[in-house]
Amino acid sequence: MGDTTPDPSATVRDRHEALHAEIRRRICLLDYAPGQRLSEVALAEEFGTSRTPMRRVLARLEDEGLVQSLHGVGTLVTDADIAALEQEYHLRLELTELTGRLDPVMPDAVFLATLDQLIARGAQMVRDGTPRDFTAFDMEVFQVLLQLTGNLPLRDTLERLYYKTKRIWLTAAIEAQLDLQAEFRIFHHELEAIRIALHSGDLDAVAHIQRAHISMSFQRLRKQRD
Amino acid sequence: MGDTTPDPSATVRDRHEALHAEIRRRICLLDYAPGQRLSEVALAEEFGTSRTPMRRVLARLEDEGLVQSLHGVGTLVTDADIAALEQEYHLRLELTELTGRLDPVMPDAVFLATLDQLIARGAQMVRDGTPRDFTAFDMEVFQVLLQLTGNLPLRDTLERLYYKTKRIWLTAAIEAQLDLQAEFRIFHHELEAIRIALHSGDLDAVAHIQRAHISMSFQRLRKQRD
DNA sequence: TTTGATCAATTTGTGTACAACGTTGGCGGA
DNA sequence: TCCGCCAACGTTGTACACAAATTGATCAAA
Repeated sequence: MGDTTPDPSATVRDRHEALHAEIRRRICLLDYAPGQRLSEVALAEEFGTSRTPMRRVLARLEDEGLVQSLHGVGTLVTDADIAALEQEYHLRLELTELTGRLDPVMPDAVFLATLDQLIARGAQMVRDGTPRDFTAFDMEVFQVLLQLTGNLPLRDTLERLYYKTKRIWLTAAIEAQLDLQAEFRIFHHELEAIRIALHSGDLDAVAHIQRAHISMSFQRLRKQRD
Repeated sequence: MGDTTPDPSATVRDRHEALHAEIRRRICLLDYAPGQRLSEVALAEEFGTSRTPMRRVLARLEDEGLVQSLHGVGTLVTDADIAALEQEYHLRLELTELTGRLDPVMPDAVFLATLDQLIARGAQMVRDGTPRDFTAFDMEVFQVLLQLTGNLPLRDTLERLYYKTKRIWLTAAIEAQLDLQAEFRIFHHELEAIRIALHSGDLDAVAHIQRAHISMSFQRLRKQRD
């Protein structure tokens, strides 16, 4: 089978985090599309464990709103709910702006270098990247930029909102036949703008740039839908 | 034993929610003090179930940061972490302000009547309420006022933050020998102010009043600590 | 043909035995 | 007396068997 090697040295909590991150990633990349049914036993077998720890992971994903377990039916990847998506986007906007005001963390040289490398990879991706590559890249950038705030509950909340909105955005973008190539280019421009703001040490500007792009991205999606 | 009667008509999810709310309530009321060890088997027996559903509840509480399970040790009610508390308070301030801007829900007559009754009960509590009564009352008011925003993820986030900060506040307030009677009176004043703002339909004002009081409450606590 | 009930198959939820792990107290030796 | 070892105990984590619930197929009757 597609046995994922379990690391025996990892602690229980590490294994839980790894499983949670991996399945969340698959959901976000649409490997598990909205509405798809996940099998507890299949997942457990794939990761070389039993149902119990896997159920622990799925329960957490259910609390986060990414899946929904129904007795006798299965564990379903939650589907798009436009009304909920709009609320999540609005809240994400405001929280993103807050990252510039609540415990901002001034980036060090290593951080700036990491981001520069990311942006370079992004330029390449604009040319020959698939939607899946693009989303994976987007996730990576998000995780890096999240480090710019030292407020942990803010980080957690933003992370939850990000994963809950991103995959629905991708689904809707494909469905509405949004010009993904154009979206890539806009994202790359955003990163360039963020780099400039970062090098001048203006974290509030970084936050507002992100806020503006999240807002515009959602507007484009809504306009295309109508 | 202290068998809590299980409702056979309730669905699985209802039972889970009930258990979660009850244990969270006990933690917030300091029935389970920070550092205290909870027994899975004891809780399971008390609520007339087995360890499995109880572990599902405790896992959720752990994800919410209210307890921490350690293999071979026990499930401990998380203790106060002043640095984390400060971050949570700051975020709570901003999110509380947001309730006035994100999907505000104009209260109907029933809501206003409910609140008036609450305020009346609050006046009585100022005279002869124990700290435990006061906290229970505070929780009730919080849940009611939360209905003033229609933004569900905002509600959820605020709820998490509220329960995570409130119990630590109570612990610290007792420890720092804060004048709880004075705190009761101030809270009652806050409610009067909120009523006025509500009757004039100014939800943004309601949000700012709450924000101001949360901020001042934390300031008083910090000043008393030093 | 349609409709209805019934049954088998599949899935999640629960209970329980056992493994893994950390703590604590006692015991022995220096 | 003090230190270190270790064994017994209690707790959480895992695995698995079974219960509960839903779905879909199948078949008989209208």
